Amino acid sequence: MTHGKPRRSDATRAAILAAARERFAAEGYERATIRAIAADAGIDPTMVMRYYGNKERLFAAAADVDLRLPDLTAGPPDQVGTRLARHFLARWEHDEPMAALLRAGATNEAAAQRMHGILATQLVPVVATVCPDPSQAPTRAALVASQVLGAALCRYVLRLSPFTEMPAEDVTAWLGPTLQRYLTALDPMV
Amino acid sequence: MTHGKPRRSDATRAAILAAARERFAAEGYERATIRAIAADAGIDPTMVMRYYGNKERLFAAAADVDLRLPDLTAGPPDQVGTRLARHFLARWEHDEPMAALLRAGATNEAAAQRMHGILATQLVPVVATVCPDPSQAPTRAALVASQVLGAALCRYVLRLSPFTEMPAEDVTAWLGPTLQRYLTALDPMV
DNA sequence: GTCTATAATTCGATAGAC
DNA sequence: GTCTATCGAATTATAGAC
Repeated sequence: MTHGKPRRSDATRAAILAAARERFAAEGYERATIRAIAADAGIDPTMVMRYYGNKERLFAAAADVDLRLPDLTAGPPDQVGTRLARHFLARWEHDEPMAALLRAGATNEAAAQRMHGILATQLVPVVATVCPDPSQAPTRAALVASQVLGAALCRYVLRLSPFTEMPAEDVTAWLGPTLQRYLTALDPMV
Repeated sequence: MTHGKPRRSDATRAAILAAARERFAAEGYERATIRAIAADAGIDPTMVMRYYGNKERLFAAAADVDLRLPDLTAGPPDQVGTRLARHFLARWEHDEPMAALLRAGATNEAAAQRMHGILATQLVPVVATVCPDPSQAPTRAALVASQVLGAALCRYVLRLSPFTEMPAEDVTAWLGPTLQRYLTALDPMV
């Protein structure tokens, strides 16, 4: 990517994208208006349309998430759950795209489909490297996603009282064994 | 409640409420319009305003959720997690208010506050009856909520592929031990 | 109680001057 | 590339006739 010579308007595009991420993360898809995003970026609303065509494509660009999952095979096999939990917590503590996707995915079908794609292309392959039977990777990845997304929902979106105040290390300590079970348990009942 | 003599318009109120639950559950707070709700209920949009004043109060009435949590102290103490998981699955398989609250809570602040209240008044007291130290009930309830809400999000809202197709019994089998740990484990690392 | 008509906003998107 | 002006549609909410 980053094709050819850098255009003079790349800075404006980046400013729009940054503002879009914040608005989508804070208000969801429908309530985040192009006018407000443009105001945050300090430009004219027309520019947003000129660069991204319409609101849907702007969201698609803003919600282009890279989970940056680590290589789980490098390290103690009995700690993959904790390492995965720590990674997600650290990744979200100061990163808006995922919150934007989560908040928007609740009401926007396109956002939900995008989440589906991210899990399939990024999480499932990594899960397949550590679970006993690779054919179970989709199911195990879905279980991992349910706990990880649920934690993100409570901590960053709903901001449920006890969950938001918990230190990140405590959350990691609680979620780690859960993910470990979802990833590697031979049987649900363990 | 059900104060005094039953009014003649109670049927209309109930029809509005049922339609509102479906729309809020399917489309979230912003996209669910009073016009569409009225059309579903087979009445005039003005009637919705007349009965509920405004959109916010209509949502408040539609999202008045009763978790109907069972008495966890009646039964084997080592199966409280599985029983709680089974209860939530069965409760949501054909009940819209919770999905409405979940979908709307992602973008509507009032809905998020309402969820906070439901957990504090309904889930925390039940958790307190089975966890080792009742003072930890809020934290343990939050952990339970994170997994339960995450599962509901994946299964009913985002409809993530492997999770939606899983039989309810399988989901219960996987979530049960997780909830058991959140409810009763003396230490996170178990 | 019920409905028509409409007020008052707000939004996404477009046309066109400079 | 940037901005002004505006269109057309949709929304919540209200006023008032019957």
